[in-house]
Amino acid sequence: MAEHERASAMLAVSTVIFALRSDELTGGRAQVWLPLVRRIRAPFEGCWALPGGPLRVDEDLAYAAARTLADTTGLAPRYLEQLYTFGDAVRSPGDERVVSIVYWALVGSAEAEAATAGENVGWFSADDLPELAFDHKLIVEYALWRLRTKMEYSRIAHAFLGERFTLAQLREVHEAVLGRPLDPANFRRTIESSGAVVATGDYLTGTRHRPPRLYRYNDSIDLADAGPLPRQQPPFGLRQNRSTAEHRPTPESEQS
Amino acid sequence: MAEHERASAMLAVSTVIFALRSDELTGGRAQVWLPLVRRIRAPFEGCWALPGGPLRVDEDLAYAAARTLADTTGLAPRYLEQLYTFGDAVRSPGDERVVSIVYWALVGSAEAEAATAGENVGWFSADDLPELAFDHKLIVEYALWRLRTKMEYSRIAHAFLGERFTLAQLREVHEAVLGRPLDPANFRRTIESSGAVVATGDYLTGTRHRPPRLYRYNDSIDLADAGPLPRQQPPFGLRQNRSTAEHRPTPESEQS
DNA sequence: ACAAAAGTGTTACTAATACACCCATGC
DNA sequence: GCATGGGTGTATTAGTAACACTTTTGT
Repeated sequence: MAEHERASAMLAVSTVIFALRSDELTGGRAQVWLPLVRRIRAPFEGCWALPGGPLRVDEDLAYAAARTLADTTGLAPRYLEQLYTFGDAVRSPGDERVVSIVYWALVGSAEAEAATAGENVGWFSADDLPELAFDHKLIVEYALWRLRTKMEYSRIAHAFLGERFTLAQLREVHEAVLGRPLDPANFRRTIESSGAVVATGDYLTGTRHRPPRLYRYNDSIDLADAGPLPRQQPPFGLRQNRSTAEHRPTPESEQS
Repeated sequence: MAEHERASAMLAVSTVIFALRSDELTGGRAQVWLPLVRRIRAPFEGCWALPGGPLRVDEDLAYAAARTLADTTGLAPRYLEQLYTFGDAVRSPGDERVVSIVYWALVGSAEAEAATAGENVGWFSADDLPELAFDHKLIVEYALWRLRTKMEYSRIAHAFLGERFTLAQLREVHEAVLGRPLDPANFRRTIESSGAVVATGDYLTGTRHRPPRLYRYNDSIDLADAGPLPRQQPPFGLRQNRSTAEHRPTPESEQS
């Protein structure tokens, strides 16, 4: 519209990155974790904050979010969706005005556990966050709400898993995100009747009980309904996953 | 973060404004209508487009959306919510990059029908839109999807109505938005059991049938859940409604 | 009395839940 | 055999949809 009108605010893109961890720390139970970066400049110097940075010219918003994610974790997102744009005039006290377009992303558990926790990057449990800079605490809570809400009516859980998985693993993802146990029998029926997964015919052996079926996702069904918005595939182009292993490197083995 | 880094894109705020109309044109049936403005500059000169404009410094995003709404219709929003931020690098062919933060809003039917349709402003049925500039067609469809989706699990319908209303009027709103008839009996039960409305004890007379109860909304229940985001009241400060009458000025009258 | 919409009652169907119970493997 | 989780069956419940029916006004 205008020829060279001065911009009214700085434009930044931040990303809330979710992964699942089942460390010894978490007592074997899977939990939602997320990476934060330590600020090395004022304001909020030394505080933890969401990964992000200024939007570059000629860079799509989703691409900027994925780049941020890659810089922080060395990973590519399995799922990426815009969350909200925060742009109140007085977000940062006394500082230049910044409008933040925030995305949220899911990364695979296998990759996440092998991911580098580079300099000034720390992983935290979503239930036990440190003090966060700016309004990032609110943003993370909103992202968590969206994750939990969307998990109930959508099919984003598989973003945490490998190509093949058991229903118990899928259920574990749901339980970790929702924070409550689910009935295995009803969960099975719900998932199977939704058509979201198909049995591969193979079984996972090496457990000390009956071998569970291995499933894979039904590609013909969309991950999540974003309404009439064009399906934005996460921009995988910029960096490939470090670990190409699609599922946990455990002593477990597969056979038909 | 940066001292005086050049901004990477222009920042604009647009608003999709919804109102309900039951003209002679629509055959007595209420329909969703929205105002558009005709572009007077290239690109897309002469085309219809969403109301909007550049974000001003020291102006909150929601305030900018409400200001846009007031400039276009002379009204204040009854409901206002952020929709999405469109910022692909190549939205406008050959032009300067523009990142659009889009809001969607509801205005009361009574006010909307009395609203000024100022110069270069036109109202259109949501089901019969003209050619739109940029990617605004997609944006409107997304906003419509959100309106319809949210109507089913939230309580935004009353934004179209006055302070007091009959259940038939409320049902008419739902039917207009969803585009399909609803069973009056079941609708009544659903709404009443949700606790969203309370009977005033008064009845609407002047109809040629049994006088229906007048209800009002239960203020103790939130309009719509916007997640853990702080409830953003629509910024009413900038301009007041023209018509202070809260419901349609028809020959109908109220009495207890 | 009749039309028309308000409002009530009833039934059928579907989806969610709780939980009992059998199955197949490792030890 | 026994423990363990995989997997199946089933009864109960809650919510939704369809529709018959009664009520109260204006004409």
